[in-house]
Amino acid sequence: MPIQKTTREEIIKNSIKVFRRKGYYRTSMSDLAKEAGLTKGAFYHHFNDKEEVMRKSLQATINWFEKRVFSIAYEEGPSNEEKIVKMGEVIFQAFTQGDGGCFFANTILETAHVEDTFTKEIKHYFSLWEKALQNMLKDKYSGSEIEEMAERMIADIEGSIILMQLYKDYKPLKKALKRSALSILEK
Amino acid sequence: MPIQKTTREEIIKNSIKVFRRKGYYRTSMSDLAKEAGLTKGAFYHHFNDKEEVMRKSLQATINWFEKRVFSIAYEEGPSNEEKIVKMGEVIFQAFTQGDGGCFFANTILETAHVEDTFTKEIKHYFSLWEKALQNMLKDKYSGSEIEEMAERMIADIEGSIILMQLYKDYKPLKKALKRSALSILEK
DNA sequence: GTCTATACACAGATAGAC
DNA sequence: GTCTATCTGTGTATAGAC
Repeated sequence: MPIQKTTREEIIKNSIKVFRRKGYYRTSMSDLAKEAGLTKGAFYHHFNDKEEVMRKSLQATINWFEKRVFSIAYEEGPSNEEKIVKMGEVIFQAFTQGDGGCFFANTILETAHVEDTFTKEIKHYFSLWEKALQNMLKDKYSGSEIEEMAERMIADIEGSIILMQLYKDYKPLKKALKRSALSILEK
Repeated sequence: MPIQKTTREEIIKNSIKVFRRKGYYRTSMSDLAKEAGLTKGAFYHHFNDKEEVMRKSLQATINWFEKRVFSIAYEEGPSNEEKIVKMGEVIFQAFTQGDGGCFFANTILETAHVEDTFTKEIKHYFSLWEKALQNMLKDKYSGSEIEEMAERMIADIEGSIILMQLYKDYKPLKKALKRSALSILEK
């Protein structure tokens, strides 16, 4: 079997960069091919269509978040306070690197009212995030409180990411993460 | 002078509907023409290009928010508590009617990393909103507090609008507006 | 597995008749 | 002011040589 010069994983990694920055509809197959160092013809050898590239890109990003971010909530050893601060730091890195904001928020706003193509993946992402936050809140708060708090944290952070991109300034996100951490630390 | 069958204002009103639902790049000039009941050729008689239609659409929406929403903050008579509740109700109507979420958030996420074409208008919108909120907070809170609170309210509401569109459910927005109202009512 | 060439649809925008 | 017709570019996707 001959050597595979360009792997699907490499292509996806590059595609995520482009999709995050330009969005789904604005990104062309030529853009993705160029970023992968391939021609369009070669690119189509690896994927059937644009939708497939996007879906794999979303799934790969979800996997990354599970491994690198949400897993923090389930670590044994650190206290919940330490874990929520640590997760905040990693989230800050994730949403500021490569300057495209939140891949999932961008995608749902772009596609929700045109087609439901990626809704399932995006819902999955947010439910994982929610559960991770709830897990760190469950010792200090009651059942009805933790749901409201987790949803508020996510909304606050996602809204701040919008403001961050509008003003090209990380401060709004920094402040939102601080608010999230404080709301558990101060009790 | 002959009668103008289709006014620019009518066209803009219809264009806003389409842009909110489909986004800027996904909306074609044919879409806009059809919604206005015109052919593409006739449509171009009224506007030079797509960018101009979008800019006028954003500006018209800002004017609408100034008159119908943000003005509530400066009414004389009602208390700040009453005003923030009233503004919340109007905001709920504004962001749920026509089912496209927040026109400005959608647009900045779509365009911010491709071109800065509409940044000025969108910044203007958010600064008007911020000032309106700050005006209702200034009697109860100190200078440094009101800035943080207003930003948090906006972030929380905008993030909730994302969740609202993801789950096709108004509850997240309803809850965010309740949180905003409570944060001033409870002091 | 990668390339060039190409098919076909639709985008933004313009010209000119009525 | 609106129409039809058209120009030009680019989009997604495929065919077939190497």
